[in-house]
Amino acid sequence: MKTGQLAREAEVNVETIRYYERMGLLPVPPRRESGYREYSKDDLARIRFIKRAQDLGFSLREIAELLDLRAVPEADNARVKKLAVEKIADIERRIRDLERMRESLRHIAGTCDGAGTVEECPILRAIEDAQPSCH
Amino acid sequence: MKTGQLAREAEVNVETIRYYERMGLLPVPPRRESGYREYSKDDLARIRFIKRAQDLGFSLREIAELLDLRAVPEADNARVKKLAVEKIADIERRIRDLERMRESLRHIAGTCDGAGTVEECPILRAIEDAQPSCH
DNA sequence: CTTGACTCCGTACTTTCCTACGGGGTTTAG
DNA sequence: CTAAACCCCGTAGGAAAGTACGGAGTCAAG
Repeated sequence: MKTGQLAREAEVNVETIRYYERMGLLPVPPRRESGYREYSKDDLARIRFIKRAQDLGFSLREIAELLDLRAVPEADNARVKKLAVEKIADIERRIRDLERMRESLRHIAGTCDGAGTVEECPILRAIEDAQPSCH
Repeated sequence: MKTGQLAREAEVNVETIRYYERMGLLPVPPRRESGYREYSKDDLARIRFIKRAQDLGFSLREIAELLDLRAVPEADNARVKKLAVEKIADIERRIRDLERMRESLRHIAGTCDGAGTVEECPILRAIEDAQPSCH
């Protein structure tokens, strides 16, 4: 199939396919005489793999490693497991950071009833006076 | 004080100060005869405000609005409250997204003991077969 | 007075993940 | 046969928040 059909089936932009090729995420496809790229079902599956891995929080760089591992059938899958476990830890770190933010913000916003002028706004005062985050 | 000292006290890069000036987050400072920028304590407080607001999850664009509001003492602080409440909602959305990722990933990673080759890796199989996220 | 540290400026680069543009050739439906 | 739709390519833009560079001028200490 040609680029356009692959793009439609994978629900990505045509440019994205070219981009993935440049990034080494998609193999360089054979060309017709016209110069048009000729793709297979495997390429479709590969793009879907990429998209799902992205949904799971993997970056393209990490996905490249997953794809590379997948390409070597006798490779050890402990590496894949490790990547997954590290990604979970990474996500949990980000959740904790966001929760910390949310708590600070809740605390700050809770002191403001939304009445009056900014001159005496408790939210702005709180941001002005807050300690620099020890992060 | 000059740029370098301001940068040290605010614990930011000198380039960051120039960048904030370009972005309109810092007022254009007066210059000495030499052309050097001359900053005041207010500028230091302003950078600290920016940094703390960033720690709370606000983007520079949003911080610009907070600073603009702050500049008009008779402005209504309901707007500030609204920004804070929206930011909390935004953070909670991001937390939920991450939690969804984490659960999927935990589920997937839980089916893999890290033994064997990638040919039969349950994690890779799961990514290959997953439904595209309905998001 | 010299030397090293600082400051100036505009521009370019970084990271991540694409998206868009424009001028050309190709394919396909009618 | 022609018009629409498709594909090619390289390059540029974009969002976010900076960081880096390099040549030139300035300031402060010894």
